[in-house]
Amino acid sequence: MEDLIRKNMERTLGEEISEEMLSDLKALSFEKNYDKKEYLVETGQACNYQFFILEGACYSYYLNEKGNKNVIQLAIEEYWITDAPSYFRETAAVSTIETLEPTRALMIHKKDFEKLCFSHQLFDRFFRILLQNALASLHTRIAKTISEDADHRYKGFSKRYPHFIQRIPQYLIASYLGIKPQSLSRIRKNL
Amino acid sequence: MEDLIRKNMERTLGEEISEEMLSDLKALSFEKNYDKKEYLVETGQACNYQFFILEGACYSYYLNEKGNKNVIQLAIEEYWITDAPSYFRETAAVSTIETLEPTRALMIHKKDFEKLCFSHQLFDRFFRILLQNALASLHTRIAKTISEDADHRYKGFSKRYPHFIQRIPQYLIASYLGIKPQSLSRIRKNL
DNA sequence: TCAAATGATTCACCTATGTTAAGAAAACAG
DNA sequence: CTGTTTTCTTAACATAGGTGAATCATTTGA
Repeated sequence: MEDLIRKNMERTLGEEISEEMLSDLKALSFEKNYDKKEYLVETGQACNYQFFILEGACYSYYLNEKGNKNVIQLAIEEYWITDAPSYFRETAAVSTIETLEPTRALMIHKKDFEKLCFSHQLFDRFFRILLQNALASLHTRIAKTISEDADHRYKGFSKRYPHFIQRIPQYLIASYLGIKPQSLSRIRKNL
Repeated sequence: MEDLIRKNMERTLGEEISEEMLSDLKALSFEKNYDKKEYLVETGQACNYQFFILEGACYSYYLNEKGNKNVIQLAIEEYWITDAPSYFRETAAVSTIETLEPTRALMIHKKDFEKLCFSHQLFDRFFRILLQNALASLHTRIAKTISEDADHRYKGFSKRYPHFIQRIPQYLIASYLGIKPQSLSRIRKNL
Protein backbone atom coordinates (compact mmCIF):
# COMPACT_ATOMS: atom_id res chain seq x y z
CA MET A 1 0.00 0.00 0.00
CA GLU A 2 1.86 2.97 -1.37
CA ASP A 3 -0.08 5.73 0.28
CA LEU A 4 0.61 5.03 3.90
CA ILE A 5 2.35 8.39 4.02
CA ARG A 6 -0.65 10.25 2.65
CA LYS A 7 -2.91 8.49 5.12
CA ASN A 8 -0.53 9.36 7.93
CA MET A 9 -0.41 13.02 6.99
CA GLU A 10 -4.12 13.39 6.50
CA ARG A 11 -4.87 11.71 9.80
CA THR A 12 -2.38 13.94 11.58
CA LEU A 13 -3.57 17.13 9.92
CA GLY A 14 -7.27 16.32 10.03
CA GLU A 15 -7.66 17.43 6.43
CA GLU A 16 -6.94 16.21 2.94
CA ILE A 17 -3.72 17.12 1.21
CA SER A 18 -3.52 18.20 -2.39
CA GLU A 19 -2.09 16.09 -5.22
CA GLU A 20 0.47 18.79 -5.76
CA MET A 21 1.72 18.57 -2.18
CA LEU A 22 1.91 14.82 -2.40
CA SER A 23 3.85 14.92 -5.63
CA ASP A 24 6.27 17.46 -4.17
CA LEU A 25 6.79 15.12 -1.26
CA LYS A 26 7.44 12.20 -3.56
CA ALA A 27 9.87 14.29 -5.57
CA LEU A 28 11.88 15.22 -2.49
CA SER A 29 11.92 11.86 -0.75
CA PHE A 30 12.80 8.31 -1.68
CA GLU A 31 12.32 4.77 -0.50
CA LYS A 32 15.01 2.39 0.58
CA ASN A 33 15.06 -1.23 1.65
CA TYR A 34 17.10 -2.47 4.57
CA ASP A 35 17.87 -5.99 5.69
CA LYS A 36 17.46 -7.13 9.22
CA LYS A 37 20.15 -5.72 11.55
CA GLU A 38 21.18 -2.94 9.23
CA TYR A 39 21.85 0.56 10.50
CA LEU A 40 19.72 3.50 9.43
CA VAL A 41 21.83 5.85 11.54
CA GLU A 42 25.12 5.35 13.34
CA THR A 43 26.31 7.18 16.43
CA GLY A 44 28.92 9.77 15.66
CA GLN A 45 27.95 10.29 12.05
CA ALA A 46 25.66 12.99 10.74
CA CYS A 47 22.05 11.86 10.58
CA ASN A 48 20.75 13.57 7.45
CA TYR A 49 17.48 11.75 7.11
CA GLN A 50 14.28 11.19 8.91
CA PHE A 51 12.54 7.90 8.22
CA PHE A 52 8.90 7.00 7.85
CA ILE A 53 8.58 3.24 8.24
CA LEU A 54 6.51 1.75 5.42
CA GLU A 55 7.16 -1.84 6.38
CA GLY A 56 9.26 -3.50 9.04
CA ALA A 57 10.52 -2.50 12.47
CA CYS A 58 13.50 -0.73 13.99
CA TYR A 59 14.70 0.90 17.16
CA SER A 60 17.07 3.63 18.29
CA TYR A 61 19.41 3.45 21.24
CA TYR A 62 22.20 5.22 23.06
CA LEU A 63 25.25 3.34 24.18
CA ASN A 64 26.54 4.37 27.60
CA GLU A 65 30.17 4.13 28.79
CA LYS A 66 29.70 0.51 29.85
CA GLY A 67 28.48 -0.40 26.36
CA ASN A 68 24.87 -0.97 27.39
CA LYS A 69 22.14 -0.18 24.92
CA ASN A 70 19.49 2.20 26.13
CA VAL A 71 16.46 2.13 23.92
CA ILE A 72 15.05 5.55 23.07
CA GLN A 73 12.50 4.85 20.34
CA LEU A 74 10.72 1.87 18.86
CA ALA A 75 9.19 2.14 15.40
CA ILE A 76 7.06 -0.03 13.16
CA GLU A 77 4.84 0.80 10.18
CA GLU A 78 3.60 4.41 10.20
CA TYR A 79 6.09 5.61 12.77
CA TRP A 80 8.61 8.37 12.13
CA ILE A 81 12.10 7.93 13.50
CA THR A 82 15.38 9.85 13.40
CA ASP A 83 18.17 11.09 15.63
CA ALA A 84 16.59 14.38 16.66
CA PRO A 85 19.72 16.18 17.88
CA SER A 86 21.60 15.45 14.67
CA TYR A 87 18.78 15.91 12.20
CA PHE A 88 17.50 19.13 13.68
CA ARG A 89 20.74 20.72 14.79
CA GLU A 90 24.01 20.31 12.93
CA THR A 91 25.63 17.77 15.21
CA ALA A 92 26.76 14.16 15.13
CA ALA A 93 24.13 11.54 15.90
CA VAL A 94 24.04 10.48 19.54
CA SER A 95 21.95 7.41 18.84
CA THR A 96 22.12 4.41 16.57
CA ILE A 97 19.06 3.26 14.65
CA GLU A 98 18.96 -0.39 13.69
CA THR A 99 16.41 -2.57 11.94
CA LEU A 100 14.85 -5.55 13.68
CA GLU A 101 13.29 -6.92 10.50
CA PRO A 102 13.75 -6.31 6.80
CA THR A 103 12.48 -2.76 6.53
CA ARG A 104 11.26 -0.42 3.82
CA ALA A 105 11.42 3.26 4.75
CA LEU A 106 10.64 6.61 3.19
CA MET A 107 13.57 8.93 3.70
CA ILE A 108 13.63 12.71 3.74
CA HIS A 109 16.89 14.60 3.68
CA LYS A 110 17.05 17.53 6.07
CA LYS A 111 17.58 19.98 3.20
CA ASP A 112 14.52 18.65 1.44
CA PHE A 113 12.65 18.75 4.70
CA GLU A 114 13.38 22.47 4.91
CA LYS A 115 12.35 22.91 1.27
CA LEU A 116 9.08 21.13 1.81
CA CYS A 117 8.30 23.22 4.84
CA PHE A 118 9.18 26.35 2.96
CA SER A 119 7.08 25.59 -0.09
CA HIS A 120 3.90 24.36 1.62
CA GLN A 121 2.80 25.83 4.89
CA LEU A 122 0.87 22.62 5.45
CA PHE A 123 4.13 20.68 5.65
CA ASP A 124 5.35 23.08 8.26
CA ARG A 125 2.18 22.47 10.14
CA PHE A 126 2.35 18.74 9.69
CA PHE A 127 5.85 18.49 11.09
CA ARG A 128 5.07 20.90 13.86
CA ILE A 129 2.18 18.68 14.87
CA LEU A 130 4.36 15.58 14.70
CA LEU A 131 6.82 17.31 16.99
CA GLN A 132 4.09 18.45 19.32
CA ASN A 133 2.77 14.92 19.61
CA ALA A 134 6.23 13.51 20.16
CA LEU A 135 6.82 16.08 22.88
CA ALA A 136 3.56 15.27 24.64
CA SER A 137 4.39 11.54 24.55
CA LEU A 138 7.85 12.11 25.93
CA HIS A 139 6.47 14.17 28.79
CA THR A 140 4.23 11.27 29.67
CA ARG A 141 7.06 8.80 29.33
CA ILE A 142 9.33 10.84 31.61
CA ALA A 143 6.56 11.16 34.18
CA LYS A 144 5.98 7.42 34.21
CA THR A 145 9.68 6.58 34.22
CA ILE A 146 10.37 8.71 37.27
CA SER A 147 7.18 7.93 39.19
CA GLU A 148 6.04 4.36 38.59
CA ASP A 149 7.68 1.08 39.52
CA ALA A 150 8.80 -1.35 36.84
CA ASP A 151 5.69 -3.46 37.18
CA HIS A 152 3.33 -0.54 36.50
CA ARG A 153 5.45 0.73 33.66
CA TYR A 154 5.34 -2.63 31.94
CA LYS A 155 1.58 -2.97 32.40
CA GLY A 156 1.01 0.53 31.08
CA PHE A 157 3.29 -0.12 28.14
CA SER A 158 1.57 -3.38 27.16
CA LYS A 159 -1.79 -1.72 27.31
CA ARG A 160 -0.73 1.28 25.27
CA TYR A 161 1.50 -0.50 22.76
CA PRO A 162 0.22 -4.07 22.31
CA HIS A 163 1.64 -4.09 18.77
CA PHE A 164 5.15 -3.61 20.19
CA ILE A 165 4.70 -6.43 22.69
CA GLN A 166 4.02 -8.77 19.81
CA ARG A 167 6.92 -7.73 17.62
CA ILE A 168 9.78 -6.33 19.66
CA PRO A 169 12.14 -8.59 21.64
CA GLN A 170 11.55 -8.42 25.36
CA TYR A 171 15.04 -7.32 26.25
CA LEU A 172 14.58 -4.20 24.15
CA ILE A 173 11.27 -3.44 25.78
CA ALA A 174 13.00 -3.88 29.14
CA SER A 175 15.61 -1.35 28.10
CA TYR A 176 12.92 1.05 26.85
CA LEU A 177 11.33 0.79 30.30
CA GLY A 178 14.65 1.31 32.06
CA ILE A 179 15.03 -2.16 33.56
CA LYS A 180 17.03 -5.34 32.90
CA PRO A 181 15.64 -8.25 30.88
CA GLN A 182 15.81 -10.50 33.95
CA SER A 183 13.64 -8.08 35.88
CA LEU A 184 11.09 -7.95 33.10
CA SER A 185 11.01 -11.70 33.03
CA ARG A 186 10.39 -11.74 36.78
CA ILE A 187 7.61 -9.18 36.41
CA ARG A 188 5.91 -11.19 33.67
CA LYS A 189 6.00 -14.32 35.78
CA ASN A 190 3.72 -12.66 38.34
CA LEU A 191 1.27 -11.85 35.53
CA MET B 1 14.59 44.53 29.72
CA GLU B 2 11.53 44.34 27.54
CA ASP B 3 13.04 42.56 24.58
CA LEU B 4 14.00 39.29 26.13
CA ILE B 5 11.58 37.66 23.74
CA ARG B 6 13.14 39.23 20.68
CA LYS B 7 16.57 38.19 21.86
CA ASN B 8 15.31 34.66 22.45
CA MET B 9 13.78 34.41 19.00
CA GLU B 10 16.75 35.85 17.18
CA ARG B 11 19.15 33.58 19.00
CA THR B 12 17.00 30.56 18.22
CA LEU B 13 16.49 31.47 14.57
CA GLY B 14 19.99 32.73 13.97
CA GLU B 15 18.64 35.77 12.17
CA GLU B 16 17.02 39.08 12.94
CA ILE B 17 13.27 39.41 13.03
CA SER B 18 11.38 42.30 11.50
CA GLU B 19 9.67 45.06 13.44
CA GLU B 20 6.43 43.97 11.88
CA MET B 21 6.77 40.44 13.16
CA LEU B 22 7.61 41.69 16.60
CA SER B 23 4.64 44.02 16.68
CA ASP B 24 2.34 41.21 15.53
CA LEU B 25 3.68 39.11 18.36
CA LYS B 26 3.08 41.88 20.87
CA ALA B 27 -0.43 42.36 19.53
CA LEU B 28 -1.28 38.70 19.97
CA SER B 29 0.34 38.11 23.35
CA PHE B 30 0.25 39.75 26.74
CA GLU B 31 2.13 39.86 29.98
CA LYS B 32 0.88 38.78 33.35
CA ASN B 33 2.28 38.88 36.85
CA TYR B 34 1.97 36.00 39.25
CA ASP B 35 2.72 35.80 42.94
CA LYS B 36 4.77 33.05 44.42
CA LYS B 37 2.90 29.72 44.56
CA GLU B 38 0.31 30.71 42.02
CA TYR B 39 -0.81 28.32 39.32
CA LEU B 40 -0.20 29.04 35.65
CA VAL B 41 -1.91 25.80 34.68
CA GLU B 42 -4.00 23.36 36.69
CA THR B 43 -4.37 19.65 36.03
CA GLY B 44 -7.72 18.79 34.50
CA GLN B 45 -8.39 22.22 33.06
CA ALA B 46 -7.65 23.28 29.51
CA CYS B 47 -4.23 24.83 29.16
CA ASN B 48 -4.77 27.53 26.56
CA TYR B 49 -1.50 29.35 26.92
CA GLN B 50 2.16 28.84 26.53
CA PHE B 51 4.38 30.96 28.74
CA PHE B 52 7.69 32.64 28.14
CA ILE B 53 9.21 33.50 31.49
CA LEU B 54 10.38 37.12 31.58
CA GLU B 55 11.20 37.11 35.27
CA GLY B 56 10.86 34.56 38.03
CA ALA B 57 10.78 30.78 38.20
CA CYS B 58 8.23 28.01 37.97
CA TYR B 59 7.92 24.26 37.49
CA SER B 60 5.48 21.76 36.10
CA TYR B 61 4.61 18.44 37.67
CA TYR B 62 2.33 15.43 37.41
CA LEU B 63 0.61 14.06 40.47
CA ASN B 64 0.49 10.27 40.62
CA GLU B 65 -2.18 8.19 42.41
CA LYS B 66 -0.31 8.45 45.71
CA GLY B 67 -0.29 12.23 45.48
CA ASN B 68 3.43 12.54 44.80
CA LYS B 69 4.65 15.37 42.63
CA ASN B 70 6.76 14.35 39.68
CA VAL B 71 8.59 17.28 38.21
CA ILE B 72 8.53 17.46 34.43
CA GLN B 73 9.91 20.89 33.63
CA LEU B 74 11.78 23.64 35.39
CA ALA B 75 11.71 27.15 33.99
CA ILE B 76 13.37 30.46 34.77
CA GLU B 77 13.96 33.57 32.65
CA GLU B 78 13.98 32.86 28.90
CA TYR B 79 12.44 29.43 29.21
CA TRP B 80 9.18 28.45 27.53
CA ILE B 81 6.76 26.30 29.48
CA THR B 82 3.29 24.86 28.94
CA ASP B 83 1.32 21.64 29.27
CA ALA B 84 2.16 20.19 25.87
CA PRO B 85 -0.65 17.60 25.64
CA SER B 86 -3.31 20.17 26.44
CA TYR B 87 -1.92 23.12 24.53
CA PHE B 88 -1.14 21.20 21.37
CA ARG B 89 -4.01 18.74 21.32
CA GLU B 90 -7.47 19.55 22.60
CA THR B 91 -7.30 17.79 25.93
CA ALA B 92 -7.28 18.61 29.62
CA ALA B 93 -3.93 19.46 31.16
CA VAL B 94 -2.15 16.50 32.73
CA SER B 95 0.29 18.67 34.60
CA THR B 96 0.17 21.58 37.01
CA ILE B 97 2.45 24.57 36.54
CA GLU B 98 3.23 26.56 39.65
CA THR B 99 5.42 29.55 40.38
CA LEU B 100 8.33 29.32 42.81
CA GLU B 101 8.86 33.05 42.91
CA PRO B 102 6.87 36.10 41.89
CA THR B 103 6.86 35.68 38.13
CA ARG B 104 6.21 37.80 35.06
CA ALA B 105 5.37 35.83 31.95
CA LEU B 106 4.51 36.47 28.33
CA MET B 107 1.42 34.46 27.43
CA ILE B 108 0.31 33.28 24.00
CA HIS B 109 -3.13 31.81 23.51
CA LYS B 110 -3.21 28.71 21.31
CA LYS B 111 -5.48 30.42 18.80
CA ASP B 112 -3.08 33.33 18.54
CA PHE B 113 -0.21 30.89 18.32
CA GLU B 114 -1.86 29.39 15.24
CA LYS B 115 -2.48 32.86 13.82
CA LEU B 116 1.13 33.88 14.30
CA CYS B 117 2.36 30.72 12.64
CA PHE B 118 -0.04 31.23 9.80
CA SER B 119 0.84 34.85 9.16
CA HIS B 120 4.63 34.59 9.37
CA GLN B 121 6.44 31.55 8.18
CA LEU B 122 9.27 32.57 10.47
CA PHE B 123 7.05 31.99 13.49
CA ASP B 124 6.29 28.54 12.23
CA ARG B 125 9.96 27.97 11.91
CA PHE B 126 10.73 29.44 15.30
CA PHE B 127 8.26 27.22 17.09
CA ARG B 128 9.31 24.21 15.07
CA ILE B 129 12.88 24.81 16.19
CA LEU B 130 11.79 25.24 19.79
CA LEU B 131 10.00 21.91 19.56
CA GLN B 132 12.96 20.26 17.88
CA ASN B 133 15.25 21.43 20.65
CA ALA B 134 12.83 20.33 23.33
CA LEU B 135 12.60 16.93 21.70
CA ALA B 136 16.35 16.52 21.51
CA SER B 137 16.68 17.46 25.19
CA LEU B 138 13.99 15.01 26.22
CA HIS B 139 15.68 12.21 24.33
CA THR B 140 18.83 12.93 26.27
CA ARG B 141 16.93 13.14 29.53
CA ILE B 142 15.22 9.80 28.91
CA ALA B 143 18.52 8.17 28.04
CA LYS B 144 20.13 9.42 31.22
CA THR B 145 17.15 8.58 33.38
CA ILE B 146 17.07 4.98 32.22
CA SER B 147 20.82 4.42 32.06
CA GLU B 148 22.63 6.33 34.80
CA ASP B 149 22.49 5.97 38.56
CA ALA B 150 21.20 8.81 40.73
CA ASP B 151 24.67 10.04 41.54
CA HIS B 152 25.65 10.50 37.90
CA ARG B 153 22.34 12.08 37.03
CA TYR B 154 22.78 14.66 39.76
CA LYS B 155 26.34 15.45 38.74
CA GLY B 156 25.31 15.78 35.11
CA PHE B 157 22.40 17.97 36.05
CA SER B 158 24.48 20.32 38.21
CA LYS B 159 27.01 20.70 35.47
CA ARG B 160 24.44 21.36 32.76
CA TYR B 161 22.04 23.50 34.78
CA PRO B 162 24.03 25.33 37.48
CA HIS B 163 21.45 28.15 37.40
CA PHE B 164 18.77 25.69 38.54
CA ILE B 165 20.93 24.37 41.38
CA GLN B 166 21.10 27.89 42.76
CA ARG B 167 17.43 28.74 42.51
CA ILE B 168 15.29 25.61 42.66
CA PRO B 169 14.63 23.79 45.96
CA GLN B 170 16.50 20.52 46.24
CA TYR B 171 13.45 18.37 46.71
CA LEU B 172 12.16 19.48 43.31
CA ILE B 173 15.47 18.76 41.66
CA ALA B 174 15.35 15.33 43.29
CA SER B 175 11.94 14.75 41.79
CA TYR B 176 13.12 15.96 38.39
CA LEU B 177 15.91 13.38 38.61
CA GLY B 178 13.51 10.65 39.68
CA ILE B 179 14.73 10.21 43.25
CA LYS B 180 13.64 11.17 46.79
CA PRO B 181 14.95 14.26 48.60
CA GLN B 182 16.61 12.06 51.23
CA SER B 183 18.54 10.25 48.54
CA LEU B 184 19.69 13.48 46.97
CA SER B 185 20.83 14.64 50.37
CA ARG B 186 22.78 11.40 50.79
CA ILE B 187 24.34 11.85 47.36
CA ARG B 188 25.38 15.41 48.09
CA LYS B 189 27.04 14.37 51.33
CA ASN B 190 29.52 12.24 49.37
CA LEU B 191 30.38 15.28 47.26
C1' DT C 1 10.01 39.34 66.77
C1' DC C 2 8.60 35.12 67.24
C1' DA C 3 5.59 31.13 65.80
C1' DA C 4 4.67 28.45 61.92
C1' DA C 5 5.76 26.58 57.71
C1' DT C 6 9.05 24.97 54.61
C1' DG C 7 13.23 22.74 53.29
C1' DA C 8 17.41 19.92 54.33
C1' DT C 9 19.82 16.35 56.82
C1' DT C 10 20.59 12.00 59.13
C1' DC C 11 19.73 7.36 60.46
C1' DA C 12 18.04 2.55 60.84
C1' DC C 13 15.76 -0.48 58.33
C1' DC C 14 13.47 -2.45 54.11
C1' DT C 15 12.50 -3.66 49.24
C1' DA C 16 12.76 -3.43 44.28
C1' DT C 17 15.81 -4.10 41.04
C1' DG C 18 20.59 -5.28 39.55
C1' DT C 19 24.20 -8.96 39.07
C1' DT C 20 26.08 -13.26 37.92
C1' DA C 21 25.59 -17.54 36.23
C1' DA C 22 23.31 -21.31 34.23
C1' DG C 23 20.22 -23.70 31.42
C1' DA C 24 15.88 -23.93 28.36
C1' DA C 25 13.58 -22.41 24.38
C1' DA C 26 13.16 -20.33 20.13
C1' DA C 27 14.90 -18.52 15.80
C1' DC C 28 18.10 -18.87 12.12
C1' DA C 29 21.58 -20.53 8.84
C1' DG C 30 23.80 -23.92 6.31
C1' DC D 1 17.38 -31.50 9.78
C1' DT D 2 21.07 -30.06 12.78
C1' DG D 3 24.20 -27.13 14.97
C1' DT D 4 24.67 -22.25 16.26
C1' DT D 5 23.12 -18.03 17.85
C1' DT D 6 19.78 -15.29 19.98
C1' DT D 7 16.34 -14.62 23.34
C1' DC D 8 14.05 -15.84 27.64
C1' DT D 9 13.79 -17.81 32.24
C1' DT D 10 15.20 -18.95 36.91
C1' DA D 11 17.58 -18.49 41.19
C1' DA D 12 20.84 -16.96 44.87
C1' DC D 13 22.84 -13.10 46.36
C1' DA D 14 24.18 -7.93 46.41
C1' DT D 15 23.01 -3.09 46.54
C1' DA D 16 21.03 1.45 45.35
C1' DG D 17 17.59 3.84 46.65
C1' DG D 18 13.01 4.06 49.25
C1' DT D 19 10.57 4.69 53.86
C1' DG D 20 9.48 6.73 58.13
C1' DA D 21 10.72 9.30 61.81
C1' DA D 22 13.37 12.63 64.21
C1' DT D 23 16.06 16.83 64.18
C1' DC D 24 17.97 21.02 62.54
C1' DA D 25 18.01 25.16 59.57
C1' DT D 26 15.90 28.62 57.02
C1' DT D 27 12.27 31.42 55.38
C1' DT D 28 7.93 33.58 55.93
C1' DG D 29 4.48 36.39 57.57
C1' DA D 30 1.32 38.12 61.23
